[in-house]
Amino acid sequence: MQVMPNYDGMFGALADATRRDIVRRAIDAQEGVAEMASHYPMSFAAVQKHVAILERAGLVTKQRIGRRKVVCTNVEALRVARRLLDRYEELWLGRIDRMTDLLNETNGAKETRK
Amino acid sequence: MQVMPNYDGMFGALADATRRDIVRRAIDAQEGVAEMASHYPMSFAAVQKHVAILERAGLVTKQRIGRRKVVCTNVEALRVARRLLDRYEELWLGRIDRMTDLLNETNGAKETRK
DNA sequence: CTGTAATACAACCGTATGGTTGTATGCACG
DNA sequence: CGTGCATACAACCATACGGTTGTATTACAG
Repeated sequence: MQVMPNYDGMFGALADATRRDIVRRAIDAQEGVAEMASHYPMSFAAVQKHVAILERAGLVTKQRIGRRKVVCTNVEALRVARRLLDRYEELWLGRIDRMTDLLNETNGAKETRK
Repeated sequence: MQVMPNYDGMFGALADATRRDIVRRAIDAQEGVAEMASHYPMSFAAVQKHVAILERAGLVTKQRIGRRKVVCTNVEALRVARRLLDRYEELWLGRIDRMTDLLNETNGAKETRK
């Protein structure tokens, strides 16, 4: 059985501009928490909390390098979130199909194939 | 100039299981707020507030039908959110490319094409 | 035009969130 | 092995969130 992703945590973590920016930065920058913090108009501790929230949500990981801890975004987690939205869009497409089917039926449908 | 989507609102709205379920249901069900509410173990007013949050985020719209107001999810808004995650994944792919480029360079690269 | 079903809104409560400052830990470097 | 940088954590504050109940608005049905 598959484990349910923590969607609440993921989307909640993404619901803040600073955290989205951290995710974006951590995709390719190799920055420690302090370097990250220097980009934002708030205290070091505040940024640290944001990183912690992203970490709990599984969107980033921290990796010790020297005396720093480098923040790395976890692309797989991003994909998990994206796939949920994909599924909603698929449901939407399915809805269209069902509407079409209904039209065909009430239309004296020849065939309902595919 | 293009308008910045309200990502805070969108992801915040998606950060709750009840609201995600409302979004899912409203994709193809034609339910009023009261019918929606009947699916969840909470008061009508609570569900109404969830719908309002989704509405403010642009993820659903309400449409009067008779004396009810039917909840409809706005797939375009879902796509907007999904595309942001897509862009993050693209950045990630770009990162891979840049790493490869770097390898090629330090490798005595013949050419760095495409 | 009145009654009532469906929706909206306001006030309230407990808890979580986003920020602050201050203090404690961990680890590299001299 | 001690000094100091980078990180972590605790306490605190204001405000937002998720839920409740109660009251007001709306508009179809009779």
